[in-house]
Amino acid sequence: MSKGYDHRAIEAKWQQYWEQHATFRVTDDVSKPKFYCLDMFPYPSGAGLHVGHLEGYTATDIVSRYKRMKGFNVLHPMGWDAFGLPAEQYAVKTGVHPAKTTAENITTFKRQMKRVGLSYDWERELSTTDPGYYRWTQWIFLKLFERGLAYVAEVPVNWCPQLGTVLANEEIVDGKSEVGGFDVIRKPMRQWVLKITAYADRLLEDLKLVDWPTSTLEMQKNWIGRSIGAEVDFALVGRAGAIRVFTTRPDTLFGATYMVLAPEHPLVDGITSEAQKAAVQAYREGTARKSDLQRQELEKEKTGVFTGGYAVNPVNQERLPIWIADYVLMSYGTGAIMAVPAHDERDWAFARQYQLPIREVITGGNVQEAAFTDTDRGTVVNSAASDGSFSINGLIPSEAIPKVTEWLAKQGKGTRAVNYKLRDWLFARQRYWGEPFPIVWVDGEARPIPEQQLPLMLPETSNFKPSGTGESPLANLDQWLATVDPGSGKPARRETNTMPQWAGSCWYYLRFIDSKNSAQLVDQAKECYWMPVDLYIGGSEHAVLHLLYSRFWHKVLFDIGVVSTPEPFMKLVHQGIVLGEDNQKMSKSRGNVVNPDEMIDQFGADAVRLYEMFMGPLEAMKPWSTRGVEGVTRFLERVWRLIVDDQGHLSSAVVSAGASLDHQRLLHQTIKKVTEDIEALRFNTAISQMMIFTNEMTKTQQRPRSVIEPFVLLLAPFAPHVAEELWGLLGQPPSVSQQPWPTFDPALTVSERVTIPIQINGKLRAKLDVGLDVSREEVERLARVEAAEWLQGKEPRKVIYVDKKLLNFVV
RNA sequence: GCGAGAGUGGCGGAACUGGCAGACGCGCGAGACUUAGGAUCUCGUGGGCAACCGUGGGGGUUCAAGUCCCCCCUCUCGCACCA
Repeated sequence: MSKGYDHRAIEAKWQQYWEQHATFRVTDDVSKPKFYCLDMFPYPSGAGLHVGHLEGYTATDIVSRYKRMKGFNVLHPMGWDAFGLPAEQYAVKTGVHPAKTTAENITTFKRQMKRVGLSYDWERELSTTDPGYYRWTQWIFLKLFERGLAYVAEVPVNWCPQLGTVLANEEIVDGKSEVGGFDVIRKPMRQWVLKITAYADRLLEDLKLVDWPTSTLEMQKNWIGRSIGAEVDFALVGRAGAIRVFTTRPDTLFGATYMVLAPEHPLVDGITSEAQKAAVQAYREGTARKSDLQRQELEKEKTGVFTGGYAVNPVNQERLPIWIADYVLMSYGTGAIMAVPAHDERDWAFARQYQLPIREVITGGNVQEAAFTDTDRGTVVNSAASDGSFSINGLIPSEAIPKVTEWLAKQGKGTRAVNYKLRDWLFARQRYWGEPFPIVWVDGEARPIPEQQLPLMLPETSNFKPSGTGESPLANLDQWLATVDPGSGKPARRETNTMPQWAGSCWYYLRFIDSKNSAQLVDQAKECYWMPVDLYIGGSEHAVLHLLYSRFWHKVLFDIGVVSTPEPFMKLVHQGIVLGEDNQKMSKSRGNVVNPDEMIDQFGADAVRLYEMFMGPLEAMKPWSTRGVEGVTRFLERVWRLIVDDQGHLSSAVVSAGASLDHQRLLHQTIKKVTEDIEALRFNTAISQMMIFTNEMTKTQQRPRSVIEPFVLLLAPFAPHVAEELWGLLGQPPSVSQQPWPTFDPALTVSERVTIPIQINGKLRAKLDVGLDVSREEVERLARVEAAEWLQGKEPRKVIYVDKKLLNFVV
């Protein structure tokens, strides 16, 4: 047997050609419209590229190649998010420097990407670990510091004893470290924090500007978690001061029957009565000992202790007992709540547990059975001051809320308030393999290193073990640590923390625009031309982390005039996860991991690319099928035989004669379908149309060039190597990648005959094959004949005719 | 629990604004060419002997529902005491 074509030879040949001719190098040619097509750059892990990476990369590659053929100037770059924990952990284990591991892994990734035929402009390649790159990461940090957006705070952090480092909330999954699955406890520490909360509103509002998946938009909205309500002061009984609470339901203020402080709340000591002191103390200690995981495990069973103190409800002067309970979090709102058990599920459960009163103030439910929390129905009751000076009775909640808030403001007892779930971003890591902070410490104060002295190089060492005290391995390097304050000349000590991995990935899309600029982060004119990113494809695991942090930095850069767009990424798509053949997540332990190198060896890069796209919708999770790869391989071989004979020459079936109308229609329908499908990223259906075309043309021995050549152009973005080879065999000069994209004639995309289904009462009974110019009367006449058996001579009650689509008799 | 998305042949999946359900591919079956084929080509392939029945289940709107409305079930992802 013979394979249709030798993918090894052809792919190697054309990859070499593209490299030698710099086919995909891009310049800042402002005469052309631009298209910035970006992949989420990978962390170069030791495992190499997997088939999941390839799905996203192939998609952007197809779009890039298509857009080039459409006449766009396409920026399609690739780089490496190369700082990070795995290389460092490997170094701790083996002593191999992370820089070495990283460089080797990058070599593997790059080799694999080239094998796939991805059309990157490799001259713009960058790595976040390159001092010429992280110089600007440090520069951005200085700008954040200057603007008060980077500060040091004593904050309870997630400390992982096994990793010897602090973790961000996002690096913790189910109370364990995302890397390694180790226990995580809370511990107060001095930390660098970025004030992302200052941008909470803009980060929320500007989501309206982008074309992103709804799930990702929702996740970001929830993460930011804006809620509007009121802050209300409850005066303490028997001493000065007040408890300030945040509530989204000021309409239920008359229903408050007790108050709760977070166990860590600073007022707890002051209000606790002598009699309750021991109980309160015990409870607080118990809470402090619990890790986050334990707090989660103990779920739903509400616990708490009465403090012995009381506060006064400002609307009705009622004395409310003050409790502490760990269901109130110090980290949200004011760390204190007014409890309205009738209209809040948690308060209801707590009140039941401790026999506290439940008072209905909104009708509509049975508050003895369950909390009634609806806000879109019900009427306010039992809500008037005893002296009659103020009442919201009879209102609906949406009217009562502003009325109460207004009244509180007038009394000086409260104010409208907005709260966010979003916390400031814990930005420091106690690790070696990251960007050093451009900061020195003098007399306990942080001083920035002048911009001109950047980059602050990561010092060499062979000891990558964390110090274990909470400081990074950099704390062991005495020579590097001791320095002088560039301002005053006083002795100074360097900051020993490094930045988290997110830092480098926050702004890399800007550097691709001008990757070698040593004077600026990015040239302004170039930035204006290329930004924003038009299409960004990557995994949904970054839906809130990378994609929120990037947007934050981008907005800061916007404010200081470095970038010209409010948002970095206009259209975002997440490729779905590729499962193993057994429909399970790919994993080494399951032994179902598909290695792209093996697939390419066996079937070729074009077949693998094509299969990745043919599997199903880009965003969907779907299983790998090596049989499926064989299927698309057969398709490619059919395409090959369409054009090439057994001797490897242009087939005699390819003729110069004009194409029949049917063949022209087939071609134009295919151009239309493939074009529209690429634009909408529906690659699977684009490929199926090319299969239809191929199946049809295989049947004929007269394959006109005027039909075959445009088809090869359509195939080129998907299977570029074989398309280049076929283009050459057709006698055309290279490169197929630089040909204009075929256009279609709308008149030729419709066929001249159409099949009209005939229905009786909506059931298909017959079909009519008619010309396009057929009249309704004619269709109806023919249909009556066709469907006579079903009509039984009776006159239909009604006849529905949809022009050239369908005819339905209602009898 | 809350938020988002999704349930279609043996399998992956098609079906634009309601208008022939199952395109295309895999698998399977039959045939052709063959010493042979796990190559290639052709044909067939939702279920049922049939009338008919079929897009997770149950209602509804409509001449017509995979598509729209209501109720329910299952799965995936995210959040998880956020006041």
